[in-house]
Amino acid sequence: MRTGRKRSLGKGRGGGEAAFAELLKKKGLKVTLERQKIYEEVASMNNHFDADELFERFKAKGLPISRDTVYRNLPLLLEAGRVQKSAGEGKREYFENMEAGGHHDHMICVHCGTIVEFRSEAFEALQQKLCEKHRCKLIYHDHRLFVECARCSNNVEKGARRAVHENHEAK
Amino acid sequence: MRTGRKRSLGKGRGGGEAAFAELLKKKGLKVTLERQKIYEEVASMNNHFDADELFERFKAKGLPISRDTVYRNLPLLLEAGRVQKSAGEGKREYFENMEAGGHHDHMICVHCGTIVEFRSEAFEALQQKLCEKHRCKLIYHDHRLFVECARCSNNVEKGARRAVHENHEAK
DNA sequence: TCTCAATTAAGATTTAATCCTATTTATGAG
DNA sequence: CTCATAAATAGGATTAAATCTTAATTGAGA
Repeated sequence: MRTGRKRSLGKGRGGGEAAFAELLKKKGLKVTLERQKIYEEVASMNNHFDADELFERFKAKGLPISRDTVYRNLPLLLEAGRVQKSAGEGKREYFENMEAGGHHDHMICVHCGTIVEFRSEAFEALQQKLCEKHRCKLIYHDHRLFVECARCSNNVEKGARRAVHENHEAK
Repeated sequence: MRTGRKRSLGKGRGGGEAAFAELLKKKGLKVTLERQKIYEEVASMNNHFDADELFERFKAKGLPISRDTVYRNLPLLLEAGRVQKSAGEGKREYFENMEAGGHHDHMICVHCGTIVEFRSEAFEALQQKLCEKHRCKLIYHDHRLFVECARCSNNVEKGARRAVHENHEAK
């Protein structure tokens, strides 16, 4: 790398940076400039994204961060609680910034593919409790409710024939 | 097909068969012998499985059911509540028979890949409530807690270095 | 200062899942 | 029972996500 930017991980005021720096330290991993950039880019994301999108962003910015590096490091961000897995359209793994809009889960209509985000403290609390009971530490979770939304429910009742899971085919 | 086996869907005493038959009818889909066989095979499964495994089973039995057919029809079983998505080792989609051992969800250790099944009425009830609130009908869900299990937690504390998400690479 | 973890480029590989074409089968409505 | 057509088949091609390979370079951190 050629930029002379100073290191910032571990000095940040937000909890996120510290958590990531701690994780790297605990694992004996190096704080590379690439990891910092990935961290920063993710922190600036407001929408769902996938690994490839992230890679493309760096490319667009002229930052020489390879696809491999993005793929290699995203799991670290998951583990640090910096991102969560998320619902998306294709078969890719989707992620989202935990700090933008806070944590939430998803309801997906199996017919039309509509995605509704929801947030439930009750679920969060239950999960924590369950993990404690099993003496595990919750890192992140993936919770998706596949539903038939009210609109589609109507259509099906009316006898409308539609392709099976047409959303699965949609790009 | 050459077997002259009589149709059985829709006449079964269990709730599962009826639900599947109803779904097919509602969608205007035919009750084919292949769909029956897939239904039956899934009903006999006690462990997690993926689409390809199911296909291999038919091949082993000498039933000429193609991979495509399995892939095409599994979503119907999901929709009918006959199977649920499940946690597995690779990146495949895993399923499991809802009636064998009842419904459950999973905790997966991000380090060693250990999978622990759990069952929680509280989660089930909350999900139902949430769906009602959104006027949706819950078809199935996918709920996975990614954790650091007690054993791995110890190892990490002790400073042991391990590959990042080594389970992701394991076959 | 120096070692080695981590990165890069660029292309190859793997593998899940889906699609294609032409043909055959058999469901379910009439 | 007849028949149109939905759904299946084989089996090979394709797509696309994710990972790996190799050889060379870089730079974090002791």
